[in-house]
Amino acid sequence: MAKLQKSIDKRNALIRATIELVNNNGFHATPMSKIAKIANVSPATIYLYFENKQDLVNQTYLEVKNNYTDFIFKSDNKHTTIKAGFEHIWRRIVDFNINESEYSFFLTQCNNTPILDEASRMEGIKYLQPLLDLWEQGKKEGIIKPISDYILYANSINPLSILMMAQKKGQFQFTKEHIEDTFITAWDSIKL
Amino acid sequence: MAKLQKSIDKRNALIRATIELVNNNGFHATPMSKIAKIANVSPATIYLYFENKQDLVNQTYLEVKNNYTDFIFKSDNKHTTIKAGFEHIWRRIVDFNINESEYSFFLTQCNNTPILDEASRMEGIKYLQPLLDLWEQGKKEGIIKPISDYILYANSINPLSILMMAQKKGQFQFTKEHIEDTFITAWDSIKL
DNA sequence: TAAAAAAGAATGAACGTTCATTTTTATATA
DNA sequence: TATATAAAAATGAACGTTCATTCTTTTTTA
Repeated sequence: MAKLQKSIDKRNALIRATIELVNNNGFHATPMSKIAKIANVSPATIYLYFENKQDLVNQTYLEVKNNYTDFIFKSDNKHTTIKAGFEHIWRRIVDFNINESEYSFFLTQCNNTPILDEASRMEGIKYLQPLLDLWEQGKKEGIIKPISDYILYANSINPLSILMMAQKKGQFQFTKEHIEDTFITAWDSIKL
Repeated sequence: MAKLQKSIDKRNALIRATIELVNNNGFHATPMSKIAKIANVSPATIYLYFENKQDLVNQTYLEVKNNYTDFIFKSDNKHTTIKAGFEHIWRRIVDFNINESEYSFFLTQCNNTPILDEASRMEGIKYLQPLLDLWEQGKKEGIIKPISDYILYANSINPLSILMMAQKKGQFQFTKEHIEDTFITAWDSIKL
């Protein structure tokens, strides 16, 4: 008997196609037929890999989100100071935004529109736990402002998404110098 | 002969319905039939007021954006210091976000998704000209960091949208105290 | 050679928009 | 003031298209 052995390549192609099309047109303006065409697959084949369109976008989101957290946190992160620890994570996020911009746009879109199942959207900013732990310690040491993590996040991390968005629209160019300016700004905002 | 005198009330009802539905479901998941129903109007009637669905959302955007800039800038703004001037505008933006949250969600969604004609989306952050002028002066006086306006905006103004979003999702509660914390954070990020 | 994988065509629902018709309105006339 | 009427405003139904999903058949694989 032949074993069920669906090609991982095809699944990846479908996920890549989904990201590309949703980034450029949005979820609801992206037909399954187009995703199939870009992935070089018949529309019917999508349903061998995913339950339906919602499942496809949910799984795409989870995969991209995992790539994101892996990239940001799975690197050597033994910091000597709170500031150095923050800077390390912050620069990893910058790298991800720049080198994997397709992924980061997709995440931004998922976070800013009602395209996801609430179940698929992890709650709040908990997925940034290592960063939250660092802030916790920084607050104890009197180095980080003793305020809500959401405010710290909104002021030091989220601006990167906005600037990437402005760059995509051609309004802003994220140069080396701008990155340095943005880091100083981010750190000034959260440090005591 | 009867004069063309279409009811402004109906147009307003359609715009209000559009905002409500697009906020909760997104542009492409909002059918004209539903907009019509909520506005207590026949689907066909929409086409007496707007060319098509795209025109409806474009005009809604322009109207909301005008409300926004009027609200923020059309109040007495004779400041004695750069900081006071910034704080005044910043708090007007907070007020708008809180008191007109339907409007501000709609703007956020328009800015973060490809639902608008590029022609309708005013370029960049130019609509914030009075704020940009204030920053310009602040840079000259050595009070504001001499860096890109986009970075200043992303770090001091945009965080408000994120925090409103988190509040809408029920993750975060924007209390009086949080507003004060956020202002300090915003000012620390842009001041020299 | 038999099951799995893939495909293209078919299906039914939903949508944006238009059409044919009715209702409302404003004015002109008696 | 009451009535007539013609244009404007509004409507519900209909149209043509698009889409997600399923069905039936063919191709691939082990």
